[in-house]
Amino acid sequence: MIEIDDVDRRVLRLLHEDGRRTFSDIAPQVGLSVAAVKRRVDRLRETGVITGFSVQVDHAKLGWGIEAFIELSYTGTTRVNEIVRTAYKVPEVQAVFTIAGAPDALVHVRVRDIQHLQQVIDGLRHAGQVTGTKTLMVLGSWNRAS
Amino acid sequence: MIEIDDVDRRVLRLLHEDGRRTFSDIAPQVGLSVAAVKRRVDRLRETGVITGFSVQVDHAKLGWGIEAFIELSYTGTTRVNEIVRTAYKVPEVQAVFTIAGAPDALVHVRVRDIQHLQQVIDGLRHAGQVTGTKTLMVLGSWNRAS
DNA sequence: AGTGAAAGCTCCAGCGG
DNA sequence: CCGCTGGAGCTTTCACT
Repeated sequence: MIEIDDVDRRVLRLLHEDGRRTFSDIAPQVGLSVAAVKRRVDRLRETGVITGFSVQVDHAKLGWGIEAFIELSYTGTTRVNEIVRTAYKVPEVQAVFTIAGAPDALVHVRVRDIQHLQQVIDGLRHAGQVTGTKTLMVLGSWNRAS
Repeated sequence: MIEIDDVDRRVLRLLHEDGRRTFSDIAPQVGLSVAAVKRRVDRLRETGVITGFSVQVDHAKLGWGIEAFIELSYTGTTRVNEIVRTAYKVPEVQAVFTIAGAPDALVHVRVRDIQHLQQVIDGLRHAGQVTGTKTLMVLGSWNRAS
């Protein structure tokens, strides 16, 4: 576990709000020089605390309006690796979470419409040793990231 | 729904890989000038396709090693607004998804340890008109964003 | 750890096609 | 819609505390 101080936390919070904030914007807000802020961000990247920067996209605006979580159950002999590999190769799958207990995995998918969702579910069922699925259709979402 | 072209898609993909890429880095890769790339990104922000930029943090490295999804069921009269409001004020909650059918909501939480998870679950149960919870402990996760 | 300054790069607004 | 251009602003590195 990596220890960070309050200044690091403030830098992370500012970059969380806007990942493109400039060092010269951050510096006065944390009471350091521009160079010091850059060194801290560089160090946070080196130690793996910061894994990257990304753009946040509103997929609904692009016509991918349906979001769902699918719980997947597999046969007892299926390996975790196999679960992730098969689920992940379905392109509509945004994220895969392996779970302790039942179900065995939870996958987050984004699709254009209900028919498309049906196809994705079918795809998942046939991809691996899936014994059952349960789909949770998302009506609305709230994320601290945005 | 907003229509975007292939160049926009390439710009979005590049920014998805690295949200701090400079326009001058992107420009040659999409065959446009720096100014043209900037105008496209500005437009994508104005139209709401790009909702923001953010840093990606490895919370496990900071000691928040446990991730879980908690399914929440509420009394029949509970409003969606109320569900989101009560769940969201628990600070360990990263995201809230309201769901069609059962359960009523799925919340994504991040905690330091099992004891902390227990506290968060208790907090959620007492926050609103919760009639039941089911916790899915995350063993591993794979996300297309990173 | 921190600062400050210089060189080079990036951004951005205006203009014209 | 695009590209070009110049001034402003940002990043990066270096020497030094």
